[in-house]
Amino acid sequence: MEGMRLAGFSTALAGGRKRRGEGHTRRDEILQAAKELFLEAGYDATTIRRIADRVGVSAPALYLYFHDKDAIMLALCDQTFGRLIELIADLERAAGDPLDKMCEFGRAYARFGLEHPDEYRLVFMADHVPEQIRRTGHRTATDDPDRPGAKGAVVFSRLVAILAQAEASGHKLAYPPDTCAELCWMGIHGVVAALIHKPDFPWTDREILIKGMLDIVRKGIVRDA
Amino acid sequence: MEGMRLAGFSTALAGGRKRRGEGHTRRDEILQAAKELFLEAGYDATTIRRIADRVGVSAPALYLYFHDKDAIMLALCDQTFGRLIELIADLERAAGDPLDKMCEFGRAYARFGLEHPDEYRLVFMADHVPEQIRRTGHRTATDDPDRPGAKGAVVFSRLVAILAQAEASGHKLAYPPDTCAELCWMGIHGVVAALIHKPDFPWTDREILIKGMLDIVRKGIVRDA
DNA sequence: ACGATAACTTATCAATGGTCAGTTAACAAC
DNA sequence: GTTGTTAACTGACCATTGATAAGTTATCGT
Repeated sequence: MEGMRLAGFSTALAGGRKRRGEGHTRRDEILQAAKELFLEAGYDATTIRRIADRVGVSAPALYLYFHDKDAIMLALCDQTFGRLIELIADLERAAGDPLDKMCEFGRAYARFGLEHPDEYRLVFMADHVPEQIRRTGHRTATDDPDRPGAKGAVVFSRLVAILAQAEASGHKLAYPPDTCAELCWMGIHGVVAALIHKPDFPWTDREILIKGMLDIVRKGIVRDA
Repeated sequence: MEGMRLAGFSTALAGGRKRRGEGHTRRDEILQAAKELFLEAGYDATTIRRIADRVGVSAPALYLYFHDKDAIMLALCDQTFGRLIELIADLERAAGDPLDKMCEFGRAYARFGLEHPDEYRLVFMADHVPEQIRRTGHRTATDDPDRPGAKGAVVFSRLVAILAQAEASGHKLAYPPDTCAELCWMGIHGVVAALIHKPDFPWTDREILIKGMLDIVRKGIVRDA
């Protein structure tokens, strides 16, 4: 009936019903719309209906492509953190002292987190943690780096690798590489989390805090002579 | 005395309408019920209706005593963090090297956070931050330490005081006391937040991480000779 | 032309936080 | 006692949320 589209009007922002086999493009549109809303208005304001409206489709249509709302947000975060992983991969390939690399890692990580506070929040600070993330230990997640929600785990595993490298290259560490990586990550995460959680507090300059934390960690994890 | 009415039933839980001027006891009952539910089932499962049910009162009745759900949770957190403040106050009065006190502080803080993960989450990690907390800078909050949501701020201000004491007592710090306090807090917060956020991850032993972080911070914030 | 089915919609669900217009009961004043 | 005031409380209701059920439409291979 409405197949004629009323004299050429498109029935939706993105051109109406998809052709057979083109469903994945709708999926991408949903992710795009969700991302926009998410960045514009945050998690709470990004409702199923608002996403659907922006895509130009009914709300239940989203459930054809995602199991639930968390799955959408998870896919979004994976997209974002995929970029961080690329960033870090470059960094890892570079030559240089592993402890220097650790600091580079921390700097890149912190800046990335602060540039994507909403996604960072969802993955590393969220109150309402999607089931898939909550149960996913970092280590086990590396089994399948493409599983939704596992990207954060991959990031951490790279840090462990760098610390292992540090020990292998002759640095005397005060703790096992795993523990060093955990302490390093926790430190820099503390900085990022605090800055994101209380953006209006008169913190010391961000760069100073990041550098300060990394200096502290670096000094702290090497064993004294 | 006041409770002795009719057949001597206590006016406490499910005991019917409060007498005039006794509304505050209902308020306490609401907080108690909310706390139980909160610890049993977490934030999301603690709905207005469930709290009301447990108290034995209708849902709108809660709004006689609290402006909204956040206000209930905020009052709960304040209760909990009030105990932490007492703990720290004791510690602060004790004699000893300020940097030792800083470590004591960190240990007490971390243990407390891990013992009250739900409240900690709500105050320091929550995705959905009550307006009152979000706008409350730590420093300004000390103006009125009894304002709802300000207890977390008081805790931090104690740490700043300890670091100031450290500098005053002759320690050469690598950064201003404020910055040192921020780094110390961020470090220990990173540990607590990580352990709470991903409880199933095979982290290094908690005590080792806490001690490790504090050692790192201590070593890191003093200026090298 | 026909049948299978991917793509999509309308109607609806139960639960949520929150508001409103009352109702009931405690108490003081007469 | 009777009455007026008002603190304490309730039932009905609202908009919004994530999610489901069941039906409809359009595309495509045959």
